[in-house]
Amino acid sequence: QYHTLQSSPIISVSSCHQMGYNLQNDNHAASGYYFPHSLRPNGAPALESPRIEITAYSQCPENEVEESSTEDHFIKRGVNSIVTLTLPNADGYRDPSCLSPASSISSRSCNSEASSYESGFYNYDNSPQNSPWQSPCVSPKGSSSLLSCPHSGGPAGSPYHSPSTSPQIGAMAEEGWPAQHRSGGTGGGGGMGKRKYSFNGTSYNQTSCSPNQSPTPSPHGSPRVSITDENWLASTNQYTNSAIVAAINALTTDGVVDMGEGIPIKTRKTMLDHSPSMSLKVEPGGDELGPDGEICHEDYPSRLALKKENYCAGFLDVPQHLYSWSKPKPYLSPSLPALDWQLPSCSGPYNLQIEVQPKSHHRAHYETEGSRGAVKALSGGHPVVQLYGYMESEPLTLQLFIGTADDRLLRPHAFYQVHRITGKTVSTASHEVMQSNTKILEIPLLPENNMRAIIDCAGILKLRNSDIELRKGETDIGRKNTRVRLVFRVHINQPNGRTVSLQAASNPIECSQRSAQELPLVEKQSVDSYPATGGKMMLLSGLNFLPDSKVVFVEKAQDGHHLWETEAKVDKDSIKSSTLVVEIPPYRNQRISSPVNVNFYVCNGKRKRSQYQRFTYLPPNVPMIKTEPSDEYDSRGTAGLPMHSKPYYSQSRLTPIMPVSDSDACLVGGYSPCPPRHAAMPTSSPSSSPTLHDLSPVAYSKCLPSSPSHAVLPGPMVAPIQETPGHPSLAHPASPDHNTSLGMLPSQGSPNHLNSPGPHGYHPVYAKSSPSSSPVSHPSTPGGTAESPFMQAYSPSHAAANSSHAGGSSPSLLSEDASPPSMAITVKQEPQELDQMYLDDGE
DNA sequence: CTCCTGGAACAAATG
DNA sequence: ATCATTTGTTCCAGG
Repeated sequence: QYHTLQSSPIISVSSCHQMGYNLQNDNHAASGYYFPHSLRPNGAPALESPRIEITAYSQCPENEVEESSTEDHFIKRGVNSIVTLTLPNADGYRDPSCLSPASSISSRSCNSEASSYESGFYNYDNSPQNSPWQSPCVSPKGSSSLLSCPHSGGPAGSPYHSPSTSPQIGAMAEEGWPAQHRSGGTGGGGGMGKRKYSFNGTSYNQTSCSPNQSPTPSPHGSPRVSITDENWLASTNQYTNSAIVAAINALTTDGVVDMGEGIPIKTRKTMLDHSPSMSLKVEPGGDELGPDGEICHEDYPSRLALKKENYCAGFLDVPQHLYSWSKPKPYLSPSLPALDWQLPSCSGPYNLQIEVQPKSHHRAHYETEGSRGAVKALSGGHPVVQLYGYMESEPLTLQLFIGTADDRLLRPHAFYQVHRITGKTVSTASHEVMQSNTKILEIPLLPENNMRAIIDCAGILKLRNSDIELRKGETDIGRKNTRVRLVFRVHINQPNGRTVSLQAASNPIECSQRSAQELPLVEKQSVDSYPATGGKMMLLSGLNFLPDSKVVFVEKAQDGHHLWETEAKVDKDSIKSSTLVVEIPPYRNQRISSPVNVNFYVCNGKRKRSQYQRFTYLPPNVPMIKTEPSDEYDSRGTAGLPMHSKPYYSQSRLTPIMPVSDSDACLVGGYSPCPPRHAAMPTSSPSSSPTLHDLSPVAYSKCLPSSPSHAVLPGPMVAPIQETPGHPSLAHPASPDHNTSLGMLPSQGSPNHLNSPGPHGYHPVYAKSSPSSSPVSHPSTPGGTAESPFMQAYSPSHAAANSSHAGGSSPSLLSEDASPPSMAITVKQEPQELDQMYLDDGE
C-alpha cells in the first residue's frame, strides 16, 4: 500500500486520490483532501467537550426506531459514541494544527464513512496516527477499510496516541464543535425551549435519543433534543469544520484538516451505516447495486463493517446478505472524498452530466407530513443524470444527496435530506446510506442504460431548523436557507487502482412552500450582455412575476457596497406570471473599456426579490464576444424568445466547482471535451486529474497561474448561484468556514475568476472578496464574475477561493490578470489541461 | 386506505 | 416595548 501511496502520490496527488485512497495515494491525496477537512481542525476550537456527547448517542440508536434516517443517525452515533470515548484527548482537537499530516491523513481516510469504523478503531487509533495506519487507510481495499476506520478512528485515536495529532479531529471535533457553537452561541436552551417540537411525535424518537445522548454539556437537554443534534453534530462539524479548518489552515496548513473532518464524518457515517442496514429495503437498487458491487461496496462495506462491529451485527447483516453490496469491500467508502469536498464533474474521459435539471421549486416535506413526492423536472418528468465516457461493463453507483445552494462552497445541506421515494410510479431503484449526518441515495448506473439514470426516486425532507441549529458544531441557520441542489457523485475505480470521483450539482431548488409561491424567479434571460448604452429589451422568463414587479440593476463593489443601482423600465403591459420584458438600462459609465459584470433582480416587494441574475455591459465598440450566445439573442431582439438559461445551468455546473464551468464545455462529448476543461481544475496541479480534488494549496497556486489563460471559459457563465439581493440571510455568522472549507475549491474558484471577463485587476478584489467580513452582503455579487468582486460572492467557488487558502492561490489567480480584457472568452486551454488530464487518466 | 398535494392556520422570529 | 411582517411548521382536506 505504501508503495502505492508513495509512488502515486505525486502524480495522483492532486487528483483522484480520494477515490484512490483505496488505491494508494493516500498520503498525498489524503493530505490534499484533508486539507479541506483539516478545516475540521476547527474542531480544535470546539473540541473540548465533544466526546462526552458521543457517548450518549450510542444509547440512542437502539431506542430509536424511527425511520431510516433518524435511526441511522442514532445508530451511528452510538458508534460514534464509542469512538468518541476513545478519544479522550480533548487536547487533540485544539491542536489540529499539530496533527499535521498524519492526523490529517488518517482522518480522511476515515472521513467518509470511516466513522463507523472508528468505533472499532480504537485499536487502530493507538497506532501512531500517521504512519501505517493511515496509509492503510488510504489503501483502497479491504483491510484497509478497517484500517481506514482506524484512521478515522485514528484521527480520533491519534489524539490519544499523540496529542499532537490532534486530536484530531475526530472525536473532538464533533462534539466539541457543536457544543461550543450551539450551546454557547445560540444557546441550545433557547432553541429547545422555544419549541414545542419536542412534543411532536416525530421528535419523540429523536428527542428521546438525543436528550439522552446529548449529554452535551449544554442543558439542551431540553426535550427537543434536537434529536439529530447528535447526528447532526457530527455533520455539523464538517461544516463548521470547514470554517475551522480555514482558521486552522491559517494557523497551519498541515494535514490537520483532515483530522477534524474525518472524524466527524466517520461518526456520521457510522450512523448512516446503521441506517442503511435498516433500510435494507434497498431492494431493487440493491440488486442492481449488488452487481455493481464496486461502488456500492464502498458504501456498503463501510456500513457493513460498522454494523458488524457495532451492534448492527444482527440486523444489518440481514440486509447485507441480501444484497451483494454488503460485501466485503467496505473500505472503499472510507476512501471516498468527504461530502463537502468539491469535485469536478468531468475528468479525463469521464463526464458526469445532469441531462435534465430538476424544477426550480420543490416543496420539501417535514417529518410530520407524508412524503411530498419526488423532485420533478420542468418537463413533468424527472431529473436525468448520465455519466459519459465510461466504457466499462461494470455498473456503477450514482450517489445523490442534498447540497447547499448558497454562495458558499457546495456542501451537504444541514436542513434538508434526500428522501427515498418508492412505489409503483418509481422506476429507479435506490438505496439509502448515511454518511455523516447526510443521507445519500445510491442509484445504480448501468451500462445497459448507457450509464444514465432517471431520478424519480428522490424526494426532499425538511428538518426543523430548531433541531438542526442545536446541533453541536452547526453554524448555519435555517431561516431563509431554503434553497438546495441535488448533488450527484460517481466513483469510478480505475485499473491503476485509483478512483476517480466526479460530482455534478443541479440548479438551485427552492424548497420552501412560501418562497416558492411568493418569490419571483428568473429562469432565463434573453440577453446576457449588451453594450453600455443599453436600450435593448430583454425578456425574462421565470415564475411569480407580478404586474408591479420591478427589475433592478445593481453593481456592487467587492466590499459589497453598491456602486450603482437603477430600476429598469418594465413593460407592464406584457407582464405575465412567467414572463417579463424589461429594457436594459444604460450603464452608469458609457466609456467602459472592458466588459462590466453587474447583476439585476426582479422585485415583487420589499423582501420578495429574485436571486441576482448576471448581466454584462460591453464596451460600446467592442463587438460581443463569442462567449455568449447573447449575440444571437441580441440580434433577435428581446421579443425573440431565445432565452438564456445560463444562470441556472451554469450554476449547476458551477457547483461542481470550478470544474463546472469547464464541464460545460465538456458536457456532451464527454471525453475530449472534458480534458480541456479539466484544465481549469487540473490546472491546479499538474497532477491533474480534476477528479481529484486537489486540495493542497500548492496545487492551487499552481493552477491558478496557469488558469489565467483558461480563465476564459464560461466564467461568466458560471453564473454563480443566484443570490438574493437583499438577503444576507444565508450568510451565517459562522460561515467563515465556508471559505476555509474550500481549500479544495480554490481551484474551482480560480477558474471562475479567470473565466470572468473581468477586465482588470480584479485580483485585488478577490482577495478582498473573501470578505468574509460581510458574509451576507457578498452574496449579492452574483454577477460579478468578471469583474468584480461579485464573483466572489456568487459562486461558492469564489467564496472558497477568496476565503481561505484559496486566498493564497487565488491571489495568483487574480494576478493572472488573465482576465484581462473582458473578452477573454474561453479559449481553449486545453494543452495544459489536457496534459494534466491525460496524466491523470493515464495513470 | 394511503399517498400526494395544495392551501392555510398557527405561532415563533424579525424588522 | 409594541406592532406589523415574515417565515417556519403543522394541519386539513380533496384528488
